[in-house]
Amino acid sequence: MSVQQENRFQAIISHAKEYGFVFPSSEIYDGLSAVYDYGPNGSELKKNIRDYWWKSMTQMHENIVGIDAAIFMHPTIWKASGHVDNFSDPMIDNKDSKKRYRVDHLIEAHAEKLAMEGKKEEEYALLKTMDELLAKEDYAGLKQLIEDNKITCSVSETSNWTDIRQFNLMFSTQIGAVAGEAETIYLRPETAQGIFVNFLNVQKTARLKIPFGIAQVGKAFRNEIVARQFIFRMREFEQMEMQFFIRPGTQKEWYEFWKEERLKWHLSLGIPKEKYQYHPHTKLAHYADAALDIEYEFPIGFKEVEGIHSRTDFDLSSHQKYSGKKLTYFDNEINQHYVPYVIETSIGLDRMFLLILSHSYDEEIITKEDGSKDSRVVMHIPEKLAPIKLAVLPLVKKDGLPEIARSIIAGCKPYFKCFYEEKDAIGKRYRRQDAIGTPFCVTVDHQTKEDNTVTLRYRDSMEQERIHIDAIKDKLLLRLLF
RNA sequence: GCGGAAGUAGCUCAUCCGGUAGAGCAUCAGUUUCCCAAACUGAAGGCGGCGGGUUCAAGUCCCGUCUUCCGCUCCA
Repeated sequence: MSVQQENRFQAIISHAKEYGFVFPSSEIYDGLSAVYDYGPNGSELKKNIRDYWWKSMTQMHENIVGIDAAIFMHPTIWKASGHVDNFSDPMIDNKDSKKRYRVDHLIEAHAEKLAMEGKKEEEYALLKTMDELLAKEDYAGLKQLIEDNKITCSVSETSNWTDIRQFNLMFSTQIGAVAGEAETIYLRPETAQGIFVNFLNVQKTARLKIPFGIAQVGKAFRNEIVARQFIFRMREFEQMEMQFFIRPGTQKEWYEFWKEERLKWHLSLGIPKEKYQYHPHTKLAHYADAALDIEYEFPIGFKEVEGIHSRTDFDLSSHQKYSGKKLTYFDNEINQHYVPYVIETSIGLDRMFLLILSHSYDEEIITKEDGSKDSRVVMHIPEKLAPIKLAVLPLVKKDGLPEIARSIIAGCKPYFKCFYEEKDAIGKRYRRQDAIGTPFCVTVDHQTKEDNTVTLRYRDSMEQERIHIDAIKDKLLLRLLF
C-alpha cells in the first residue's frame, strides 16, 4: 500500500468517526478489537444500502422472496454444513520463524514429500495416524507425530514447535437457563444455512416454482485469526445473501447470469466499472463447483466485496442426510423429483458500506470567484443512499425565513430524510452537508417571500438553480426513485 | 500469535535537555451577515491509554499492560 493510499484510508476512517458514520466499539473502555459501531449517519447509510439491495432482490425479481431466520440454530446444522469439521483447525507455530501452520496442512505437506520420494507406505501410515489423532482431538499426540517425523518449518528449517492450539471459527454460547442442562450452540458464521433449512417451508408457503431465490440480510459471526482493516474484516458483521434454487445441470448458465446481474447492481449506483474486477477461485470450498469474487479497488487494494458461488446440491443434500427429512422438489415440466442446485450471491453489507465510503470520499481543491483556492471535503454518496437527502436552510434566521424553511421540511419529510439548519453562514452550512454527503440543499431567501421560489444547490457540481417551493418534493423524488 | 511503530481536546498535531498542557479546525451560546468553510465576543472540552517504578518534580526516563496501525501467519 502506498503512503498516499494509506493516508487516504486513514482520512476516511477519521472522517467516518468525526461525522458520525462509524465509531470503534466500546471506545471509552479502550475499544474492542475488530468490532465497530455505526453512528447516526452511518446507520442511515447502512440501512439505505440494505434497503437498496433488498428491493433489488425481492421487489425487482418476481421469483425472489425474503426471509429473516434466527441467528441461533440447531447445532447439527453446523455439522451438516461442514463448519464444525472444516473450520475448527488445530494450529501450531514454529518458534524460530514465527510462522503459523494448520497442523493438518503441515503434516499433509510432509506426506506429499514422502510420496514424491516413493515412500508410499510411510505416507499412508502418516496420514492414517493423523486422521485418527485429529478425530480424537489428541493434540499432544499430533505434536508427537510432528516431532517423530522430524517435520520442519520450511522457513527456519527447524522443528522448534509450540504446543498445538485449537482455532475455532465459530463463536459458541449456551442455550437453556439451567447450567449443566444447557447445550452448546453457535452464533451463525453465515446466514445461508437459515435459508437452506427453510427451503421447503418457503417454497411451499410462497408457492414458488424453480428457478426461484430466497434472500436474507442478517448478522453473522466469525472468530477471524486476524481481524483488521477497519470495518473490512470484523468479528460481527452483516451479510446480504441470496440463494437461487435451480434444476441440476443448469448451474453453469445461472452462475453466469448472477455474475453479470450482480456486477450490474454495483454499477447501477454510478460506481465506475474500472474499479471492479472478477476474481475466480482456483481452490474451491468443500461445497462449491465454481466460485468467484467481485472485487473492488479499495484504498487498501483490490479486495472481495461479494462472492458468487455455485454450491451444487451440497447443502440441501447434507441437510437431508443429517435431518432425515426429504428436501426434494417436484418439477412438473420434466416430471421429476430432485434436490435443487444452488447459486449463491453473498455480499458483505459492511464491506459495501466501506466501498461507498471509499468511492465517495473526496478532498477537492476549488477555485473561488475571486481566483483564490479553497478546499472542501465532500462525500459523493450515490443520491439514493445518502443518509440525509435534503437540507433546508434559511439564508438568515429572521424575517420569517425560518418559518418558510420549516414548512418546506414539513412537506418533504414524509418522503425522504430532511435536515434543518439556521446556524452559521450559508457557505459553512453547505460544506457541512457536503461532508456527510447530502445531495441537495434548498435555501430560503427574501425573494422566496415574494414569489415562492428557492435556490436548489447540488452537492457534486455546487451549481444552483431557482425552483418553485411546490416543485421540490417531486423533483427530488424523481432522482431518488429506485 | 510474532516483529515493527504509535497512543496528548471531537479531528490533525505541538509541548526543546524532566519543571503544574497548547494551537488550528470542529462543537456550543450570542452579535453581524442576502448564496459556498466570512468576521467579532464568549463558552465548553484533557487524570497525557491504563498500572507501577526512578526523581524534590514525569506527557517527557524505565518496566508492565491494553488498544490501534503496518508487515507476516490463517481466511469458506
